[in-house]
Parts: sequence; C-alpha cells; structure tokens
Amino acid sequence: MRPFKHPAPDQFVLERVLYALSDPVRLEVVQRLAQVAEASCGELDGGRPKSSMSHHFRVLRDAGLVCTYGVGTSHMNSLRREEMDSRFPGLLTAILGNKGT
Amino acid sequence: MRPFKHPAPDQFVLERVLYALSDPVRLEVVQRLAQVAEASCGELDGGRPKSSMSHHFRVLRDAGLVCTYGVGTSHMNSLRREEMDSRFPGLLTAILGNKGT
DNA sequence: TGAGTTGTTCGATTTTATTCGAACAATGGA
DNA sequence: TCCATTGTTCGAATAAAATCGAACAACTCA
Repeated sequence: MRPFKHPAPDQFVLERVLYALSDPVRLEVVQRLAQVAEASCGELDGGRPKSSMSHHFRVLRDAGLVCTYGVGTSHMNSLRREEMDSRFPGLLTAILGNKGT
Repeated sequence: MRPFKHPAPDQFVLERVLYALSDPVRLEVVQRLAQVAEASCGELDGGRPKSSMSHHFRVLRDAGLVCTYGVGTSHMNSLRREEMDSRFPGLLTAILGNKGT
C-alpha cells in the first residue's frame, strides 16, 4: 500500500488549516481524534458515504492535521498535534477547547 | 445610517469563524485590525473593488470577528477581540501570532 | 485462489463562494 | 442644493467544494 503524502510542519499553511477545520464533518473528525489518539476511517464516518469521507480525510491530511497509514485492510488516522503545535502554537488547543497542551 | 447587525458572543459559531479566517483577504484584514485598533474599509482594501471588500467585511461581521459602524461617509471597522476571546479563548491569539511563512 | 473488508479514485451533479461592474444610499462640504 | 466621497446592494458570471454512486485496488483469511 503506497503511503500517503504528508506535508512537513514548515509547509503547513494557516489558511488551509483553518479552512479544513471550518467544515463540520472535518472538525468533528479532528475533535474525536483528539480523544482517541487514533482511529480508522470507518470508525470516524458518521454513517456517511465512504467516498465523501475519503475526500474529507484528504483535506485534513493535506492541511497537515491528520496522519493516515495503512494497517491491514484499514487506514488508521491520528492527529498531528505536536507538529501542528510546533507550527501554530496554541491553535489546536484553542480550537479543541482543551485545557492542557 | 442603519447600523449593521452584530451577533452576540454566545452566537459565535466556531466553524463560521474558522471559515471567515480561511480566506487570505479576510485574514489580512483581521491581522491589520489587530494592529491599528480601527480602520475604515478604504484603508483595508488592497486596491480591491469595493463590492468585493464589502462582501468580505460582511462575512467577518457575521462571524463576529469585526464590528462596523458608520462615521461620516466612511465605515470604521474594529476587531471584536475581547468578545472573541470570551467565546473562544486563545483562538485569536494563536491565529494572529502566526502569520504563516 | 477466491471471497469479504476497507478505503481510494473517478466522474458527474449539485451546492456554495468569489468576483466585480453598475446602480443605489448616506454623508459632509462648498 | 449640488457634488464628491464612501461604501452597500444587486445581479450575473466564474470558480471552487461537497456529495455520492460505481469501479478499482490493497489487504486478510480460509
């Protein structure tokens, strides 16, 4: 399985990150990933079509918010919190409404 | 001059705020307003058509980011920083502290 | 190898946003 | 009052995103 392309932190673009998180579906995915550390695509679709979710995951990946890697037949996703924090300190914390870093 | 409608902080919607700031033009306006306290629309257009800017100001207003009031023939805009901070603590600070590279 | 699972990619449709000229409204000054 | 200034609103064209079915690809397991 060919790995997905993930941008490096210095390639993160603020506008792109904000745009990715401005969609309710994607924001929900990120909020859930902030709690579970990692989850498959299937666990994160809200009963939505797989093709739609695949699109949303790609937007999140391209923005640098999410890391996706294949595990067996499924794809696991995790929040790139440290990298996002290093590039945009405090941003994810503010958006996720968390108290810790 | 009829005043514009400005949402109360408890009506701010995170997705809407993020969306408003995901546009380069609007983000630039907010970044400049963070430095000058207030400015007219004309001072903030980058030579762009007034009708386009009027649209962007409306998006920023509706999201709760900006307050607009008439002064003479011009409209003054200011960042609603305290109110945004009260609703989404740390968000504006995080966004304004990172201009992107 | 063949079937079942998971998710991607493609393609088309629908929806939503951006852009900007032109007309309009409000204001202040001569 | 007339005129210049400032910005809004309208309307249409353009551009960009979201949606989702269908076909495809990668993997596991029997």
